[in-house]
Amino acid sequence: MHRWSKLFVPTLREAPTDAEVASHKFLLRAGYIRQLGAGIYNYLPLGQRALNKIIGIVREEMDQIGQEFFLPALNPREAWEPSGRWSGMGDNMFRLKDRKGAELCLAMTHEEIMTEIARKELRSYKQLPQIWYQIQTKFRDEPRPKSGLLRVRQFTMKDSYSFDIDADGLDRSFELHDAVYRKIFTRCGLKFVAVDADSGAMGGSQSQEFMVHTEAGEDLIASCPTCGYAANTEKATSLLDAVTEMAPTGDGLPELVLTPGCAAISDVAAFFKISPASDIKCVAYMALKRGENGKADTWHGLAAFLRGDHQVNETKLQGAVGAAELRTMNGEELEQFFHGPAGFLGPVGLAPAAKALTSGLTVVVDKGLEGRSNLVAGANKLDYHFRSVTPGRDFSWTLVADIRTVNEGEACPTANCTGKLVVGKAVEIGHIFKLGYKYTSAMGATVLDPNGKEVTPIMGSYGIGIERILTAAIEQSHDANGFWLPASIAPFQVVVTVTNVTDTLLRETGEKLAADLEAAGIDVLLDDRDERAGVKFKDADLVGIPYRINVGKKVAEGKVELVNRAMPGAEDLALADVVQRLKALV
RNA sequence: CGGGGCGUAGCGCAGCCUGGUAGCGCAUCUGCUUUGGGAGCAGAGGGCCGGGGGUUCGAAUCCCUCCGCCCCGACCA
Repeated sequence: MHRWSKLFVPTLREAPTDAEVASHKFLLRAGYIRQLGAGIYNYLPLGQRALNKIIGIVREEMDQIGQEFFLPALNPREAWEPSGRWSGMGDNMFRLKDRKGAELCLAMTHEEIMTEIARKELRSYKQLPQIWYQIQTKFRDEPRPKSGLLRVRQFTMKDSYSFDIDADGLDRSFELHDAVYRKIFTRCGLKFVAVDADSGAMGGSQSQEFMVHTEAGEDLIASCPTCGYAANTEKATSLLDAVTEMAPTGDGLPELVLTPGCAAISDVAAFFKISPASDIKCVAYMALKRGENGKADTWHGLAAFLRGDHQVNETKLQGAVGAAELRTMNGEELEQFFHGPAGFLGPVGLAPAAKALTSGLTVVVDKGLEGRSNLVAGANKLDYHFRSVTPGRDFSWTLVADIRTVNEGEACPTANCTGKLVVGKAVEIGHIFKLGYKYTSAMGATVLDPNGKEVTPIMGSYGIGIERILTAAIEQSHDANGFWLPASIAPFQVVVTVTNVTDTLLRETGEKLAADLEAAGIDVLLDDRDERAGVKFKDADLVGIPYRINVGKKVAEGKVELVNRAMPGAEDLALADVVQRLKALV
């Protein structure tokens, strides 16, 4: 039996000032974790028990569709070369050398290793599909670890990889994961949503994230309460209301206007007495194009034009032009591409590149500017703007694309839906992703199809952040005194608090009750410490155990108290009914 | 990597400006009392004041430098 008096549970009355978000504070205060370095944590017994419960659920469900592997965290450079990610991962990968000077890394993920196994071992379409998974520590040298266990440099991830003979097979593997993920997160007691996500520079086709709404989250998701549409704002779209204000002036050709000091959108709008929606915003970037076939990477000028009241969405922009990386232009580059200063940049007079990221300036125009006329735009000249600028007539572009970030209150993009989008913060707990042929093709994995022809298997990749399930659960359920976890992932399901262990009757009643609960298969912790009742109650409220039995004075009447941590108050319960009642609850 | 902040006992902090024997609360240990919401009294232990260098008779305090940590941003298959 687990006794609090023997457990190592170093609770803190006060949280270290470093902790900002609720889950971080409580994980420290409840003695679940201790920090070793930036983004590196020790997991203490209570934390480890909770994580093991989560891992247990994940493993049980994943075994329904796949097979578990255990792969090295220490990977030789050669394993990461064929996919191009030895260099592609850049500074995010931890790298080291062995005594002979050979280069190694700590694995951030295992696409290469799994694909290498597939390449060597899979021969025939008859062996497909395969779903291979692992629950292991992964390493990422995050530029900025933060928020306790939310963004760290070493963490536990369930990763799985599917290999299918064709796209239909991949669809099935993807659907299997979608269904299993929903089961896992439901069993972990999380309120989650599945959202469309950007498939990123990895070149996948479909991507879905599982998110938990919380202020501590780093992602923004847009959702429609009416039809259920939900997407990461990196990907989300919306319908725009027509801009109804009068065209600024006339219908003539662009007219140069002196606008002293009007560098910000708000200045320009005020100067011309227009809404920012009728001004054209310009954001200037340098975009990195990865060199193919061993060619060197190259940087190209990139101008994004959109409505003054819109924000550029760099993920979408990057996707639209196929850039590996974006950074904003410096003054010298602005002069080179625009011949004008920041604050007065505009599209008139530019010579757009014929194709994205070729020589010259790539000009991308947001869809929100389509069909507009008589707008205001910078003149690429200090203290001057043009008015009466009409896209298409007065300037051209390399391409038109959706490159803006949606805002709360805009119309839902779903056909015939009249809902308005709401935008909220969320933390990503899982991601399922159709990878395609990137790795199998780069690494030369093939199998023979029924016609004896070599074909390249198609892959999917699917992750779950184990620690993030714990942190999301805490973010979801806490108050001033502590938190409570769902019984399925709590380190213990119930704590039996003996209010006074110097009272023989109470102590023996508690012992027997805890033994009975354990015999009934309930995960019980007996608080047998020689502490005052108040101390034990405070600790019990803090550490995340969902139910508590107070063994106190009422034992004389054959009664104890049942406390449901999620609710206020306590309920008297006959001693004889405790086991049955708790079995029903957990 | 840019901006900001912090590093003094296990935790939370004061002291630094204006240099002169390192303090407070909580926690810990001992004893007595107490025992249903972080008890009371009495006593005790615990510090390379983040590291290195410099100024000074003398540095937690002033100067230089390095390191670590937190927050905002950038970044985040």
